[in-house]
Amino acid sequence: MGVGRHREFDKSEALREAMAVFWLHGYNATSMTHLTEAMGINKPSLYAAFGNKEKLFIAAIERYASEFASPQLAQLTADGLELRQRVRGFLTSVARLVTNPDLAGGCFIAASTSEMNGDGLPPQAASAVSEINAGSTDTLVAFFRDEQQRGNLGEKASPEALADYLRVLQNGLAVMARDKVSLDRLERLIDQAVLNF
Amino acid sequence: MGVGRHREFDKSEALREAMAVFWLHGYNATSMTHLTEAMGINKPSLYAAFGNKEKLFIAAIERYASEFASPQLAQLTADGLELRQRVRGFLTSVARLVTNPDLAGGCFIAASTSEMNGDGLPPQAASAVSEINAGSTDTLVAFFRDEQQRGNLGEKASPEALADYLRVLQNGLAVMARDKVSLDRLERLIDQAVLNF
DNA sequence: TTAGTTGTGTACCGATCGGTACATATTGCT
DNA sequence: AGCAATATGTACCGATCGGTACACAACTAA
Repeated sequence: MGVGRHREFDKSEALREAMAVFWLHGYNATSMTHLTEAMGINKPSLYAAFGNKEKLFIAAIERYASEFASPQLAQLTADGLELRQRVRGFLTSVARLVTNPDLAGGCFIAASTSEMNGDGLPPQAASAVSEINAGSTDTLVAFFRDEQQRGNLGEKASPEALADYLRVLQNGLAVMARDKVSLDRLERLIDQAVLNF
Repeated sequence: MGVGRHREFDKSEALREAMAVFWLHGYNATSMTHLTEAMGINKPSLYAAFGNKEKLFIAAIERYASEFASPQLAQLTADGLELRQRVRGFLTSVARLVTNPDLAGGCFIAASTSEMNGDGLPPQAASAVSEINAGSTDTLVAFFRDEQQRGNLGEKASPEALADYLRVLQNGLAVMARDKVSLDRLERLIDQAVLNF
């Protein structure tokens, strides 16, 4: 504990609430009043703890990435499954996430990427989103390279193209979820998408 | 020509400019000042001609659908090509649209669908977006049913699942374009996606 | 020529935006 | 006890939001 009065709210829980609001409404449609009400704190406390709207957004989306997005990748390396089944597991867990009625709906990162045009996002926020996207793609490229080396993928297959293929499906699923397409339909679509593997 | 002073601007060209602004920035990040400046008119003229922000948005996205989205479907019925090549042509023309540097970037409909969460879009605007999406899916379902009847598709194939599969790719391509993924990469990804047909 | 109708431009409305000044309350350190 | 440091709550800042009142200009019909 440092010197001075102690913070009366839990910074991590407040950030979780902010993440949910940004996830649901996006950057521009989220007001500081929305945020302070959801977080249960006043504006000066918010600014003291998180800087400003843009910095709070960046903290929120990075938290989302580590808490919701990254864990999906674990499905790709599940033991004792064929590559196709592991890819299906990955995409299915994405579909479950974006349609989960207990969460905000869709994918926070995909929605922010859609908002990232013109001056839709302030510069540092846009950079943060781009870096997260690039990191996801890099991880998938490395995964497919590894699978290829293990002989689970033809010599002629392109890890880069396969990574982009999974990314396009991931982003597309997020958009479909915003249009209230059911999990069942997403799963049938995934069955189609996975025939390539 | 009716009674009274004549309109000094071209309503159709003004709508085209409004479409470009909404396409680039989305609904919430677009202000009436943005719009009036791009359209070259004053606010009372805008409100007299288009009603309000929401109605202008609806007119803009319906114009987009008829001018940019619907024509893509023509690729699916091109003469003398195998089904796979026609699907590739459809997806490639989507990729060209969403990466066209002379246009706003991404897909207006996909971006609006992403924004369509919580109160991200006012109710009538959200309904308009949903109807456009449903219409696109219906058209694709009808197309695949027809192809199946012609024997270009296995008996066990599901037109509904295939339609959703194309829709997820279409939406995903739009999001990737907002992240500045190059047309070349999108085309390689499409080569992967099209192996199912 | 005149009356009625419609578009244009200015100037403004209340509400909300992101962000902050300031007084007060609570803490650790001396 | 008293000082320095940090947090909280209220009340406010200028700017911008979507939308409109009003005076005036331009047009058709009679």
